[in-house]
Amino acid sequence: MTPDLFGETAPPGLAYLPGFALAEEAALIGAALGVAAAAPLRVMSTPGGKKMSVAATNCGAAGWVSDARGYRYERRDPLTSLPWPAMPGLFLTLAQAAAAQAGFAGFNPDACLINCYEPGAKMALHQDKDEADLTAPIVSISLGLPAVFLWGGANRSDKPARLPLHSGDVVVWGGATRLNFHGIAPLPSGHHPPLGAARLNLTFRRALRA
DNA sequence: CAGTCTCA
DNA sequence: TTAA
Repeated sequence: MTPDLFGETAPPGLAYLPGFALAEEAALIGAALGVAAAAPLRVMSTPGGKKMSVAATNCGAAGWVSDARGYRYERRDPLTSLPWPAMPGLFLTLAQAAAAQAGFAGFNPDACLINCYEPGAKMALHQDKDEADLTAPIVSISLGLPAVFLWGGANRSDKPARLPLHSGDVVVWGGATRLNFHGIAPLPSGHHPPLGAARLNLTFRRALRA
């Protein structure tokens, strides 16, 4: 456990970078909304047929998709059959800088999943394991309303730590904890000036073989 | 294939 | 909140 400047404690195996992206908050939100203008936010279904509580879209060479056929990465948006929008340069720059700061130099993400949470939306504990390259880390940037990040272990039964995430915070994990279970507790209601009553999460991954 | 969900 |  390493204490940080804001008094929060990063759980083992997780790099916690509070405020790392705060200076670029407005530009990141603008870029994310630009992606959503071309590849609309949509509610995906799990393979079991249940709707997720977040709305999602993607940018980059590959995008994460879930439907009755399963979880996978697709090079094109199933909604428009167009390639996903290009990853904004600012996204790539920040994701690489955060990864480097966390000890993962050379991170070259090709996928950015954008999840939009409205109050009540959540993400149950899960593993990110649909990527072809599990040697690359996961970089997650929070924007808008604060949320509680659930940081579990290698087994679903491991009790997760709870870490508050605010707009501009970045978390990074990889290596030995690359497949750790994680999630987001139900989003409390609130209002964030640039974004309104919502939280956006940008998750960067190397989805295709490096 | 699926627990990125829902309910006990 | 935790287990299943």
